[in-house]
Amino acid sequence: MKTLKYSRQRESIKNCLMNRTDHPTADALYLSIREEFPNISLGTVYRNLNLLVELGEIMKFTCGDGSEHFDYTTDQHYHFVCRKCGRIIDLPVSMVRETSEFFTEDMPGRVDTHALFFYGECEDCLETKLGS
Amino acid sequence: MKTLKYSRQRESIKNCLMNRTDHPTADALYLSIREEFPNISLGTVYRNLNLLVELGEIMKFTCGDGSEHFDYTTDQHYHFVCRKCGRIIDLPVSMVRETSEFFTEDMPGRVDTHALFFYGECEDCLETKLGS
DNA sequence: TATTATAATAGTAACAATTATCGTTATCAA
DNA sequence: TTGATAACGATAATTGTTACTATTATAATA
Repeated sequence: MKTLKYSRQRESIKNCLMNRTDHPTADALYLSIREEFPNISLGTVYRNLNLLVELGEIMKFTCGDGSEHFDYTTDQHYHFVCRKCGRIIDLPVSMVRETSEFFTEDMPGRVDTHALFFYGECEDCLETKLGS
Repeated sequence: MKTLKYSRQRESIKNCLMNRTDHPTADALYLSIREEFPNISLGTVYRNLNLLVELGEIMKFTCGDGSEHFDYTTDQHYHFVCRKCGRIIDLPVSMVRETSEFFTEDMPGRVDTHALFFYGECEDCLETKLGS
């Protein structure tokens, strides 16, 4: 078995993700962390992010923009994706509880999890349009 | 303006996708079509698939396995994804109607579409496990 | 039917996101 | 402290996808 060893880099990656409300890609996180560790490797960021996902400490998902996004919140929740600015906004966890029973319909198998994405235009983008 | 011109390859791609119940990737489709057009280019498959998406004749989506899947059915519907065999199964369109009103909650913007994926193990995989 | 404009092709190069490799460094238990 | 090995940084390799280019196919027109 392989025992986990501490690393400053992993600690930093975890903290960095925790302090962000957006849902950064590995590359976006890499740019942030380089301020603290100027010569951290992008591979290290990927390696640790995937390790943290395996450990269940963080989550990853794709919303169709061609890259994986990482989320510190592991409680199941849904996402609102703005097609204009690309922002990804967390939706309240309560929505999941309300819907989980709703989908206990006949499924072609055993359902373990589900993911729900709403796509549209966020309030900020809608306001900006009015102002112009 | 650019006017569309007929191409046997596009016709074949469209037909091939129509006759499949799975949700092939560009590469999977490429392998099928090569039986009819042995020297079709993978780029041609991608180009035409994206063109057909723009025309609204087909749809594309990603379910988190790192590649885009294409779907001939453009009516909105949900998908069941088997984490074991990778199969993607269409769920009845009726589910969308049932849920559409349900999700008219307060959202952080205007919602245009939504996508719902169920992840688990399909009936075939569950049965196989019993047999062994 | 021959001509002509241009959409679409095959083949290949380029690209972006991610993973693997490998020699070196850091962690931690004995 | 030493020794085993997890983790690192740097870089190469892989994968999925798009862009480029010379050639071919399509369809409108003369």
